[in-house]
Amino acid sequence: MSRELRVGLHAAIVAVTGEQPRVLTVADPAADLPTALPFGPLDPDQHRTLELGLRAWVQEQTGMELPYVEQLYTFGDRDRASSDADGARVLAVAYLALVRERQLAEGRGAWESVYAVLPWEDHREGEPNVLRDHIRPRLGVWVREGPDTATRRLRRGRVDITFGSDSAGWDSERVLDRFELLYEAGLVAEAYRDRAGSARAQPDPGFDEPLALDHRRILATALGRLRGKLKYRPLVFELLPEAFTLLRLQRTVEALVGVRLHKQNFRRLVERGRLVEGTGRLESATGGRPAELFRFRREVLHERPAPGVGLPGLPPKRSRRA
Amino acid sequence: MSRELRVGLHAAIVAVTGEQPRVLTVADPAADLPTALPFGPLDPDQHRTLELGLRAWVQEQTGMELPYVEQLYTFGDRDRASSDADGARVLAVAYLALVRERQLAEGRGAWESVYAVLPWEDHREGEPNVLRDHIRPRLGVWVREGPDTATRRLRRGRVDITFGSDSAGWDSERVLDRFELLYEAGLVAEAYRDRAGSARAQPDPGFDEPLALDHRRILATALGRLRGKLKYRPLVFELLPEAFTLLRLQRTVEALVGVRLHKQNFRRLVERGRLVEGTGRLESATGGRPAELFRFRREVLHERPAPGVGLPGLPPKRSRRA
DNA sequence: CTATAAATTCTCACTTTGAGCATAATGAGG
DNA sequence: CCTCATTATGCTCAAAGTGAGAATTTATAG
Repeated sequence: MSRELRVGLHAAIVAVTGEQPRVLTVADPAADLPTALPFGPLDPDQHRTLELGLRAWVQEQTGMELPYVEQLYTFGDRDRASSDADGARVLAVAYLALVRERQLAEGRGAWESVYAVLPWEDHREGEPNVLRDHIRPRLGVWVREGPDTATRRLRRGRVDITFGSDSAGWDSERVLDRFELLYEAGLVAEAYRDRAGSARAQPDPGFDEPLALDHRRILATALGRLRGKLKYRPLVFELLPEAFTLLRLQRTVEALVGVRLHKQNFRRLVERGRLVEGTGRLESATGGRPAELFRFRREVLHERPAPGVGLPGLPPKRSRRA
Repeated sequence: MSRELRVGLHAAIVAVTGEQPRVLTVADPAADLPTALPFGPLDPDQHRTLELGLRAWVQEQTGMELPYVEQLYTFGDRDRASSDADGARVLAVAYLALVRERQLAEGRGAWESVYAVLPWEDHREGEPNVLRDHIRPRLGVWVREGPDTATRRLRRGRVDITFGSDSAGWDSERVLDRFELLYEAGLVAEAYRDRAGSARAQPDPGFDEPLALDHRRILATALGRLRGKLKYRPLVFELLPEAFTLLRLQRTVEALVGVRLHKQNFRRLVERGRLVEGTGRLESATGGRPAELFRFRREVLHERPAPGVGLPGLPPKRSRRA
């Protein structure tokens, strides 16, 4: 009587290599698109839990074990890449996984730069060009295109708050909001795919390299969650080797958050939070004075409820003065 | 060939009345248990999005509109109330909804006190008796029952971090961690239900009033998420009338967070954050000097990225001194 | 021996917290 | 009318935390 229902398990597996955040991609096992996140259907008989199902698919497709896994969100909009060719309704349960860079896949899967997929998110060298030259102007057009004054005002407000403006700065955590806004404004390839019926064959937005299915949305969700959680949970250490210099730690955080941080203050926060402890060893420096190697103090997990790294140099978040 | 797969949509609808957080319950439409959260199966044909499906079920079962809805988590453990009597595999997508107290249901549904269901979570009058007299002692037993030293040490650490100890204070956000720990330690009725095969008919833990299915777990997830999000998003105002006194605002936050706050500092935070603005009007006082009525400044949503209420009086979270 | 590159230490002014005292405005009881 | 209990609202102060950046140290490359 009713349409079939299926559930897909999707993994955004993130690592940081060479000061770049990366996500593991595979050749889409189902369709013919080149890049997709690892995923597969939940098997109601075999998979005892959703997470185990996910691990099984990732293992099969990439041979990788996942030390850290966290559920992100369940997507199920019917008109948003959530129904199969054969008409079944398909939900997507999305997960975030963190792995160390050395655990590379050997042939199955590839590390794709996160900022190649979401290029407007990397503000380490200032506002990226795509944002200034393409996205902001087109968002301006979208705002002015609003049918009436109220809509235009609303759109202006949304753009300002999600992409930042003079009054409101860039909020690194609003990754998903930004992607959804770009989707609505039709600045992202997925929008045209989903609107296939009506406005077919729109010009490619240009700054845009989507993944299969709704995987770019999943990646945006993952990056936003990760950026937020870094501030109050010691997640970075899942991405670093046993021993690391403080600069390496900082660069890794910066790569994820997409923003530069104040070096001395970052160090102060990390040390005062007792998140790390020095090993005696030194790193044979890249240039300059050798740096001490530190290790994560796992004990901190048992000492304080919410040990995080903290992001000192971030643009001022709260407006001063009333 | 394979087991049928279904998806349920479940709603933890929260309000605050009389300084008590409440959750909307209905007579379980499926089984015969008296209290359950509103829920129903996703209809792959009718429900265009998951959230719309949820709203449809809530509307049907309680007649209620939901101004604020947010997805919480998707549960799918096979052995955890996630398979039907007829052997189908059933996932549960859980949502949190916030409503104003005046929107009461008229016959369908009832407001159940959140702390009647999770009695160890209310610390407004100090540590609750259930916790001191029943739970802590039994957790101590559970720790000592560990088969080897390593396990015992691990268990001790988990208890300390989730329920607080001398070194680590009470972290109001760890609601789900606490429930899961109680489940594992067998201090909660759900544990016996799920272990039905082996350790049947265990003595009722006593301090314990479960809901249907895994709904207490969903409520724990909801409360934890709500407590966390209050700190950086102005969610409280979804629960308050248009105009309110600052004390009312504070009591509402306290009811949710389960902890008392410092009055003057709370006021300072709220005002400096420009979250509210005074209306000229005064409240005909309950006793004492009349209080000014305030309203939520919705504009703040367009001014700052992360406007929250902040919780001044909370127990010290971070350990000082290295 | 000198210049350069990082790593590490320290300062300093300013904000933000945590706590609590002081003052103001009402209604109730003498 | 005066006093008290009660709640609202203001204000102060010291302790901690933050944002910026100068100063010092220890390597490596000529």
